[in-house]
Amino acid sequence: MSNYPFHRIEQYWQQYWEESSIYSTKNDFSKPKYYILDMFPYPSGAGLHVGHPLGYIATDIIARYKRMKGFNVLHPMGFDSFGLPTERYSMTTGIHPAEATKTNIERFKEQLRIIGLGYDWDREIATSNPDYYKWTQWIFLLLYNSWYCHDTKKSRPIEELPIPTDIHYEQDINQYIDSRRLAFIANIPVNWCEELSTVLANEEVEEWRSKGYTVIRKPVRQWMLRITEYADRLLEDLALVQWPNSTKEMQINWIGKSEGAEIQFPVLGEEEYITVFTTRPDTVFGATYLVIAPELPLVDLIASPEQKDAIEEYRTITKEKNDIERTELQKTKTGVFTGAYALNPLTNTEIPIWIADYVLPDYGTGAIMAVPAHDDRDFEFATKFNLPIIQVVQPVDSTKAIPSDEAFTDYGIAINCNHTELKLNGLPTVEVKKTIIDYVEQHKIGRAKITYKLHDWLFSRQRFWGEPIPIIFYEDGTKRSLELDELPLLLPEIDSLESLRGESPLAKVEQWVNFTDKDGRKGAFETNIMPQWAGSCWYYARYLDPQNTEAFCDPTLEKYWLGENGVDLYVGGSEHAVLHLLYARFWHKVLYDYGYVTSKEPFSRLFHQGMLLGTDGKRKMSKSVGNVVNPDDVIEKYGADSFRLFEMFLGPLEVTKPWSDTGIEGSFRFLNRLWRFYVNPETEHIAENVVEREMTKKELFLLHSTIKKVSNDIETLSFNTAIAQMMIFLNEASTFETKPKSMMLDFLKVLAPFAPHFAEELWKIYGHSTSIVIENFPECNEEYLVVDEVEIIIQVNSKIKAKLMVSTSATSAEQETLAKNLPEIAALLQGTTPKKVVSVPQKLVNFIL
RNA sequence: GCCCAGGUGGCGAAAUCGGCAGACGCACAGGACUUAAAAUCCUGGGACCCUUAAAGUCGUGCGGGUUCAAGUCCCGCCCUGGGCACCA
Repeated sequence: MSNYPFHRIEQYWQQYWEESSIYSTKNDFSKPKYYILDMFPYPSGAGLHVGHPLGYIATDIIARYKRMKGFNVLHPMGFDSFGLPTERYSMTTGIHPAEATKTNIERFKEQLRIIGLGYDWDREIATSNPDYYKWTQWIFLLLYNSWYCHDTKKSRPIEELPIPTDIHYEQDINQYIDSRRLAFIANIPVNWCEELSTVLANEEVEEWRSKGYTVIRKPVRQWMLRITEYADRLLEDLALVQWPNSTKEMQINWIGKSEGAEIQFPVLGEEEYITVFTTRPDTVFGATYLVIAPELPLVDLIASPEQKDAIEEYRTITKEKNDIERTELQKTKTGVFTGAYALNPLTNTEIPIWIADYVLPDYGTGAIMAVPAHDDRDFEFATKFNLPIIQVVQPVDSTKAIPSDEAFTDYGIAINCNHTELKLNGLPTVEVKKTIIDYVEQHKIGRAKITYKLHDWLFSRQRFWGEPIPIIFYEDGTKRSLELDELPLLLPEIDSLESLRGESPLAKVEQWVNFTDKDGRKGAFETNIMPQWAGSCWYYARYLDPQNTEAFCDPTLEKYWLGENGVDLYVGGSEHAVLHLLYARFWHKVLYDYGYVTSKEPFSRLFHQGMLLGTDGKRKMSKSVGNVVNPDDVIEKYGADSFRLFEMFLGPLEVTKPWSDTGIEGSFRFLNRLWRFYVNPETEHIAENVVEREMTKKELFLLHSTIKKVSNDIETLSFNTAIAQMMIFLNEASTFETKPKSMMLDFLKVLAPFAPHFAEELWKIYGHSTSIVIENFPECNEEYLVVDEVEIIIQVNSKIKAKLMVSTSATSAEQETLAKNLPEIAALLQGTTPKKVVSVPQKLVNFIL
């Protein structure tokens, strides 16, 4: 028996859809909207493997379903087309990145096309397109020209920034303004490779080191974005979104809000103070030494002459460690004494000041008070260097011994906290904390303080293939941002990237960098570019209005398509759980502050599809492992509809699962069986046993329970069970002698979102001249699901002994009587009276003997 | 080390509220059709015991507990995957 002609069918309908523009989304405000979005891909040269379309097929099914349910559906696709891999490819091949990008996008689009995904390609965007990055630059300038107002808790135009009265000179004013902008310049250490004279990404460091190059941490002038101003809002507004809990938690941890206090420790013999941050101000009585990050300039001020050499040596070693090594090598603590002492302001005792790389310069104040008795790291350090350990907290349960070989880090009861004014001993940790914060605030030696792990976003890259930063620096040292009518600031036309190797490729294109302004002043453009995250931070808004040359997006369209909810469903990998999703939320909130967007959050519901493993079920599908399965080959062999069904049938969308080359046979068989169920394969006409008649009760039950199950499962993205139900439908309906046409048509609509080409073809064979895409999805009628009899189980001592059909109206007493009278049960109950009988209506009867 | 997710047949998996564990599919076995094979259709299947069947016993990572009843709830552990990692 031959297979159904999927090649012919799929080709025909893909062409039909394109020619009829059936997936083109209209701005029809009379309908409720549904905005469903995929994380757009980076168009790499490798093309797609079968793991990539997993999420796209899922959103395609939902988009088709929602459209059939009467929604105006927006389901667009585009490309995140700036990025390092293309730049590297261009360096080695000499092919211009724009050229390579164009080729890759075409290949991607073709691969997506043959899967039968109903994207509205009229709305396609690419982040490397000047019409697009004009607006990425515009949003950057919005940030640059904004400050964060703590009174109104939002960003405001920089012109509205109040200048402190004690600042008079223009230069100082400008400096002050720059210090408050949301986009600002700072010197930040990066992984610097001298031989390559370039900055390396963290993951590149290992690669070049192993080739014998040296990589050090070196401060470089960088653009930063002040995302930390939004830390609290980013944290609080997570309550507004329907996201996987794990993702929310990762963001919470990333933001890392911790409440504590800053306390000042005066340095003996100097006019200096060391300010430390601690989450446990209650343990200050146990602080027996201080530790400062070796990088801090403060170290030079306080170090005693005889310790200077040792300190310098230690600093050199620290500098050569990158972040990874600094953490990996921490099996044993290292550090050097500075020779200086500080005064513990509560105990009035002298304590030594050390430097150690376990204290990080960019977290808190870069200095800590070490409390070895109650902190694991301090304990380890104190043990190694023989520093005193003083217990100041004991467990609430005083019978528990205080271990001597480790720190007690839990909350408890204060001990050994002897102070002339404060009575602390015996108080619980929470109260001690409060008392000490009050005390240090009163004496102006400290304050309550909230610290975040989140730091400002390093926003510049010393590369070529990205958005230029639209800022001009004049020869006199002033600068200005470009005006909207000067955007986009285009990348220069270049022949070859090869010659631009090194720090900031753009700096080498002199005719581009040097610039004479309208007023004749000479200046130079910023030569750093934006990171790949920039373009993906706001692309969901551009799809609403991709051709707009006046604004990033029309406000009326924004109100309709984004509105209160933002994107209704966002589907993509969990590898973007923190960075992309946090950065995009940040930009959205800035746009919100200016009223450019209506919702506080960009993505109201988020779903992560799982990874696809190779057929061995162990390793991730990837080119380097060599276990890649190409969708083109699968589609060639089985057709796009079988491919779509199988991808969704593999298992729950969110879990990691292996691909199976044989499993797809099952989906293919299902469609072939359906084909023969609907048509006579010889004539390709409606099957002879399909008749015009009313559905029987049994048929109505089967059809409507299928409609219900599939609808519910699509809403929760449980496609595997939806497909299982459709298979059950076919298995049962195949046993019917004749099949009512109305049932056949309704089931076809249920199938259509999953296997659209297949459904279209049968819809046509069944006499329709319009597309099934625009039909209404069948509604489940609960009346047909009402049954009057149900099978219950009869147990004796909780073991199943019999089954029984009872009326759905049977009471527990009635079904108990019926059960007792069953011959096999009566036999077991003979001569005894059950101690207890559990009878749950429509479930079971259990006799306990 | 910390956080998150998960552990169910040979395999992918299913199982609203605690109520028949293993739906649906793959692979496998037997049968029908065929000269034969493929395709298709029908049948079977957790394990143990047993010639077979019935009956019985065991069975959702491991050990306890709650309950008439536990994959599902509680306590303790083991393992796998993902993420973060000296954050004071």
